[in-house]
This record gives sequence, structure tokens and C-alpha cells, in this order.
Amino acid sequence: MHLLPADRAGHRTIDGHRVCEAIAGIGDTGRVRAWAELFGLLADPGRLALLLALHTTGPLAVTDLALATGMRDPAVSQALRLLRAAGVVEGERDGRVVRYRLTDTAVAEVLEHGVLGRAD
Amino acid sequence: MHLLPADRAGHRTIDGHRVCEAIAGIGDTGRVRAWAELFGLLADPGRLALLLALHTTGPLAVTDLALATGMRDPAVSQALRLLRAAGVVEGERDGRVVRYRLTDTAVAEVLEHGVLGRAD
DNA sequence: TGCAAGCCTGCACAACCGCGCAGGTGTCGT
DNA sequence: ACGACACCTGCGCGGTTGTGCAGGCTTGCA
Repeated sequence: MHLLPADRAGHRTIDGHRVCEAIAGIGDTGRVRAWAELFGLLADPGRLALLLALHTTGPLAVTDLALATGMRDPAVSQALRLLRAAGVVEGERDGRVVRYRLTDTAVAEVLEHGVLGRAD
Repeated sequence: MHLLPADRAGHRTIDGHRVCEAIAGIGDTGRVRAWAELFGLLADPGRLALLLALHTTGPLAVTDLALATGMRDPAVSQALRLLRAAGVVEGERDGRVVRYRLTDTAVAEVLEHGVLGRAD
């Protein structure tokens, strides 16, 4: 198991074999980056509150989201823009109202297993 | 169910009842903040790789972590400092080597249910 | 048709973050 | 005791991010 990329070959190691094991555990760099980006979307209290609201009560309008979270509507709009660009939420127009809903199952599961359903 | 905080009472709403439902779904603001902070720790590719390595292969030294992730040791040190301040990892000294291990069960579960054990 | 509501955008500001480099401290081997 | 090693810290830089304000656009209602 020589998973060590060649660009870092001439270095001392403490445990040696464990390094390869760790590299295997880290896995594909692209996947790590993708997940880091996803976690970054959850790293803002405003966005996290929005996603929680959308996850628990389904489609919601921007104004109601602003009211529920205490944010101003431009902030909500901007947050939803990011989330929409990431494919996490989708908005559907109904007259002059746009209702957003959560579309990403990975985010939904992280919310469910993570922040909800936990005593601590 | 009038969960709407008094500071935002004189506003129009689209759905009304759903707003209270959403507020209930969001829950305690402090908890949301705490989780957002936790997700923020996972939002960096370097830190996420470190945590994955620690989670899959157990205690690891700084040098080995730097080798496994491709980061330089000051970067690893700084990342571990943040994680240690947050109570996510702990370091144990063994001579001039410090081996770190994952101590936060919430982070471990998010890693397990989230980035690992998933086909997409 | 005119007005208000709902939503989006641009701009400018401040704050934060991650990184690399250089240098410091404590520990082990000789 | 001396040098090498493992780890940590301070400093400064560049890039990114969240936010507020002001204004524009589309839609519904009177």
C-alpha cells in the first residue's frame, strides 16, 4: 500500500504504515473538497436556519423565511441564491411569491441526523 | 402557536401559520449557532481531510498528518489548534511527538453518516 | 392605469480566514 | 553538551465572505 503521492517521498514519517492508511481514509480529494463546500453552506447561522425551516415545514416564501429567521429580505435572497447555485434548494414561482424547498438529500440527511434528533 | 418574537410583529406574512411552524423547526438560536460553528470547522478541505484521517485511522502525529494531507506542518498545527479549542480533537504527548485523536462524537457521526458510507 | 407588494440585484464596507515564511521552545540521540 | 527533530507561534499577505443600503423589476389588486 504505497498511496503516498510521489511529490512527498523524501520525508521522515512517525508511523509510516498509518500514513497510507490515513490517505486511504481521506480518499478522493475532489470528494473532500465537495463536502467541505457543502459544509460551508451550513456554516452560517442564517443559512442553517433557512435550511432547517425549509426541511421541517416544506415550501416557504422569502418573506416568511425572513420573518422566521429575523433576517432582512436581501440577506435571505442572497443566501437562497447561494443555496440555489449549489443545487441545495429550488424555488417555484406562484404569482409574485416564490416558494423554496429543499432538494438535496445529502443536506437533508445531515440536518436530520445532525442538528435534529439529538439530545445534546 | 404564536412563536413569533415581538420585535417583528407588524409585518405581512404569506402563509402565516407556516411561519410559526418554521420557527419551531429552527428551534433554539443558540443551538443553531453552535451547529453552524461546528459545520464551519468542517468547511475547510484541509481540516476535513485531517478529521477524516483521524477518524479512520485513530491517533496520528502532526508530521504524518502533514504528509497524508499534503499540507505544511504550520498549517496542520494551526488547524489542530482550532479543532482543539473547539473540543473536537485532543493531543497526547509521547516524547517529542504529539498524537491527535478525534474526541467529538457529533463530528464523528457526521463524518460517518455524511462523507463516508455514501455512493454519490 | 396607478400603486403597493414580493423578490432580486449592485455596490461598498468591514471582518474573517487560510496560508506561507521565519523563528522559537522543548525533547531525543550521540 | 551539541545538533537534529517534532511541534508550536507571530507576522503579514491575498482572497473570500457576510451585510446593509438603495434601487429596479415583475406581479397582483383597486
